Amino acid sequence: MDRRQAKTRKAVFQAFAELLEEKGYPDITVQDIIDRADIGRSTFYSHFEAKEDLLNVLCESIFEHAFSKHPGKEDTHDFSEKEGLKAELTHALYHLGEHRGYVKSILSSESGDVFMRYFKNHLREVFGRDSGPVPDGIPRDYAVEHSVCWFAETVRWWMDNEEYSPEEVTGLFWRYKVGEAESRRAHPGNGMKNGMP
Amino acid sequence: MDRRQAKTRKAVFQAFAELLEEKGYPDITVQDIIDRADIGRSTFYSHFEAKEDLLNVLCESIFEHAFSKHPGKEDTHDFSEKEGLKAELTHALYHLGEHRGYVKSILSSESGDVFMRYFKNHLREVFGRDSGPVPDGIPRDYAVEHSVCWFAETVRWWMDNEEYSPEEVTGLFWRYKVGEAESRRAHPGNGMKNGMP
DNA sequence: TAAATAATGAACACCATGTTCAGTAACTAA
DNA sequence: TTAGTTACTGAACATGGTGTTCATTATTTA
Repeated sequence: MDRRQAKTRKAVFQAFAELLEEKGYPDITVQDIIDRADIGRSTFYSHFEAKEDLLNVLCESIFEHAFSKHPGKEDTHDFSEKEGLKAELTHALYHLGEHRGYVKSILSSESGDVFMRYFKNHLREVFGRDSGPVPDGIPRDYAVEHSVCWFAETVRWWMDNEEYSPEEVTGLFWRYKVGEAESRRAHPGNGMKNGMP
Repeated sequence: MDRRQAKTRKAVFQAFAELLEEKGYPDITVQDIIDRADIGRSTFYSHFEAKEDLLNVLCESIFEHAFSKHPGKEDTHDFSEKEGLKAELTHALYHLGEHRGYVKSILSSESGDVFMRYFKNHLREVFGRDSGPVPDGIPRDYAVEHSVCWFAETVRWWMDNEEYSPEEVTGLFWRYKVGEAESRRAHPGNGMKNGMP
């Protein structure tokens, strides 16, 4: 990629992230972005179709990283499949936590919808692979949707509760995961890796 | 209230509902609304601050009705508290089902955020009153948030799955309600009033 | 019937959007 | 080093929705 293009893109994302920490997404104008990034108006439009496009690209890149296959992830088979799933979720939380500054802002307006949509799409892939227990007679995809939505909502909650670590949040979520509530009775002690405070 | 005002408001809401069935909320302009409602531009702005205001008022009125105290609701004490709660939820679903046409549309864009916020606010009041079982050591308000979010998401799902009745949806939701999963084991048969297909 | 209240609609200023284009700067490959 | 390509610039412009103003007309109320 041309060095000039990369420079421009980087400047735009940097400006966008900064602006998100200062005001809500709907209040940010294209003018704000190009002023902050110090680029020409036409340059912005040669890179992005519009402000919404920029948001989409940002969200996609966040989750691409958060759910990236990192070395050794697939090899977590000294643990059970369940532990591998929990590790994957915790890994994602670490990434999201790094961007708390502007993620909080994105979540607190219309743009939250966009963010959550991307988030849930990735989570559906993750939980779709999970072959853990599902209560008697309940469709698996309905159970998956429950895990997806509730994990996403848990993260939304976490963004305003910085005192919890990623491990703690995954542990708390896990206790609400459908199927786990019942199996926990049969195998006590399996529910959480780290106790909640 | 002045008959003229009432007439204008009604025309605006009617036009808004119709337009929502035709296109997404972001694509609807104030011009669309006043053309359809056949009122003057300044008239619209004397009733509503902006398009967003109209959406807020519409959402509030929907849930005011859906969660209204209707006669005999408080007297459901021939059933348990649990049955009263389920009846309240089912009642709300009947109301929401009546407006499926435009509710579906509201939910499928930015405006869904607004709708869900109002919905969850009302649900927090409802589930906050619920004193049912909560798993060992989990904060009650966290459990409440789970019921709130998952019921709201279930409705979102229901909007695209017309084949289920309100009773069936409440029953399905109930099986995922935290606390219920465990108590169901102790008291089998209490989980659902109507079996799912 | 008079006073108060509401609706009208054209006209207006405003502002963000997205496009165009001629000119300049930076890369690339021969 | 040079020629050719690609990217950035920034001013200018057309567009379109927004929200306000105000003199006029219609309706309600007392």
